[in-house]
Amino acid sequence: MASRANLSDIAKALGVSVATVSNAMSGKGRVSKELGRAIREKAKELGYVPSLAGRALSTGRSHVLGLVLADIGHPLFPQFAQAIEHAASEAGYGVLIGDSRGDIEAQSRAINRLIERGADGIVVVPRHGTRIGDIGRPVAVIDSPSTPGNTVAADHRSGGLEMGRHLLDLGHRSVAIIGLHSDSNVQNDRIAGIREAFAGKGETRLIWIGEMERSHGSGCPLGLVRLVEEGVTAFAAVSDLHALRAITELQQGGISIPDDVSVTGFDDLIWAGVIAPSLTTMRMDMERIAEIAIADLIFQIDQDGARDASSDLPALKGQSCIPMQLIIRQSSGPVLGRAALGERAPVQAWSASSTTDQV
Amino acid sequence: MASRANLSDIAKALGVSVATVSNAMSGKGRVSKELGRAIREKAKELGYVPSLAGRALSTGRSHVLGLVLADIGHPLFPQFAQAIEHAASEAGYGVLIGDSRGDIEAQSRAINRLIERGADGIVVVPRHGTRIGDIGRPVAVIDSPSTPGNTVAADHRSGGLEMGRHLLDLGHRSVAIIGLHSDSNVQNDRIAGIREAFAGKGETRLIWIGEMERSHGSGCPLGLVRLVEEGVTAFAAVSDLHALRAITELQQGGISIPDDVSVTGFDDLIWAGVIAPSLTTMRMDMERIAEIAIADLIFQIDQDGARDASSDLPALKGQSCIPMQLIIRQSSGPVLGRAALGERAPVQAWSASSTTDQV
DNA sequence: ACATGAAGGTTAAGCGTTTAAGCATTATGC
DNA sequence: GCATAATGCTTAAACGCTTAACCTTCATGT
Repeated sequence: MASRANLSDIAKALGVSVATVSNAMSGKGRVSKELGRAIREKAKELGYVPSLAGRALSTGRSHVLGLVLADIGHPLFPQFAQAIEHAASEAGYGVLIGDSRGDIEAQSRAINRLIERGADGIVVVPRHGTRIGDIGRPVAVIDSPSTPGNTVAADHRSGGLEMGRHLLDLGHRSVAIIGLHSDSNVQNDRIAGIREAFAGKGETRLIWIGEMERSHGSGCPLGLVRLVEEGVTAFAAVSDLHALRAITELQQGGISIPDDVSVTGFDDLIWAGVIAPSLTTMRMDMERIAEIAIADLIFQIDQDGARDASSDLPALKGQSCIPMQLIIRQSSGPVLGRAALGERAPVQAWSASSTTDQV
Repeated sequence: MASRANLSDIAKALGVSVATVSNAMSGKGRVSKELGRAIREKAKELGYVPSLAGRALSTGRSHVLGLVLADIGHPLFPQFAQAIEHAASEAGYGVLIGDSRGDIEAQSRAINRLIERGADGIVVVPRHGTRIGDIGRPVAVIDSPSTPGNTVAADHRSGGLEMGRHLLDLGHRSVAIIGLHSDSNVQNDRIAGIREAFAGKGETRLIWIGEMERSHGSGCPLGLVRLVEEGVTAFAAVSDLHALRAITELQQGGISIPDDVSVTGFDDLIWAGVIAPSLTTMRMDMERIAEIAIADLIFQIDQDGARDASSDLPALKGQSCIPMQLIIRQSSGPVLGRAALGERAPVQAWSASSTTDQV
């Protein structure tokens, strides 16, 4: 198993110097057209693959980015990882993952480990209520526009607003918002948006699952059926995870969705399109978010090197608030009058939705 | 922003040679106790962090592993990633992710990219029906014991067997098994296990969601209510994803779980414990699987280096079939007689389950 | 005809680490 | 008391790449 070919193998084979080969491959120095072509040809022939280690040592750039998520176990992680990996890969970077399950301290440890591993920059989706301090290397934070130091994020507030309007348009005037923790900026933004939509036009109440579980244990019933009896006609969860919980609890309680009540979520998790009823939700544009985060990071990295040359380049922080997309499925519907309730409509016929994902 | 301290900084500060410092840090060469201590002390004082790039260049080992999942978007990915990252991290390795969404060819591309990036070895959770060829570097395959070339996996068949017995014990004699594709070894193993349990003792029928969707579109109803009318008392899905789909479809059809029918899944996805009814499922021991995969990989890597020295070391492939764990929750219950069905039992009271995860 | 400059290379140093080989110095065995 | 070995450290090369600096050669303008 002969080890991989390197620059000097090519140089030797062609009787030129290593530097010339390097120049030819990078297109930086001055190399004649023909020689350049010959070198590249020989490189391909020998199956040359540059050694990242050598390059890293020489340039001080590893071309690896770190990805740290507050909770790698969260169902949204795949979407993040996929989008980030894709964007980074396009830019010639690899993605090292760091797990920060556990407390905030674990998060810093994870970040440090990645830096020690030589990551040129870090993408952080921080744990609720965390602020990322200066870590001596470029960072891109993806959390919420209202988080200080945030780099790029979905426009959760507008998303909430649009979701609220959607429910309003369907005739709902009394909705219960379901959240988990009040220390999450993302959730607070979404909630604020929903409330803004209903301001002066309807009534909202708030359920924090975290609080209920603290007193009644994890996985406890949320008492949604009672809320329906009290007149709530829609449940707007700030995550599909909670929407799912709501849907099953309501269904188990004999309440029909969307005939009796509507339920909406956020994030368009993978199963949102295939449950019954399929879930109306609000989706982030992960591709775009990832793209911007990576672009910003790379910009910072490149600038770091040329710090002396042209300082004060305009920061890339332009469009950092990405619109969300409302995906209307079956779980949200118009408020039916009393009469209609008495004589319930047949189960909504299924029809292939164009927005449904393959699972 | 003084760059990080390196070996020669420490050497200079103490008036010794770089080699000695290196030896002291690695504990390999011959260094006196006192000098060793002094060096380590100085290293800590200067905040020395070894340069992985330098080490990689010198040793030819990057201490980075690649992780390639067939579908990085699958909800099981977080569990995998978390476990692998943890095990790798313990062993001093970083984890580079590779996305192979798309076809089989994309999978090889992803693997190649990781190798070009210098990964010392790759962990692959392959796409259904794929066989990983020789990639010139250590690989650990996590798929199913019945996949050729598999390194380590959960004992899906026994898991299926146990799940089948669980349903049998509850009195079920007619179950419908729900799968996605027939080209997945994992699914086939699980199905085989379930069937084995019912062999001669009950009747099973099989539903392939993939086939139904091919003709009726993604997210189509599975017609489960009709099956209930035909006498099916339990649905055993080979993934929580499909179990969820079944639960919601049945609930929407006015069928009560587990009073009318039982539903079980596989994988214990994050929401399995918090839906209503919470889901009975079968869990893989990801920690152990990851541990073994990583250990095997590192063993291969180390052996690669010392190939001449002591060849024919016994391969590590010992216990490569990890037992699964049945997690009984609310969605599975005894078959109720006709009498009981007429006068339905009250909704099962909720009680904190010890196996329920925090979400 | 001569300074000037561009083009097309080469040389050599350096990135931070590991590791084989070398060289004193001190302990050990007989 | 002498060969031998162990100890403690240094020297130097190597890993593969990049890049500044230098050296020819040849075309150009004046």
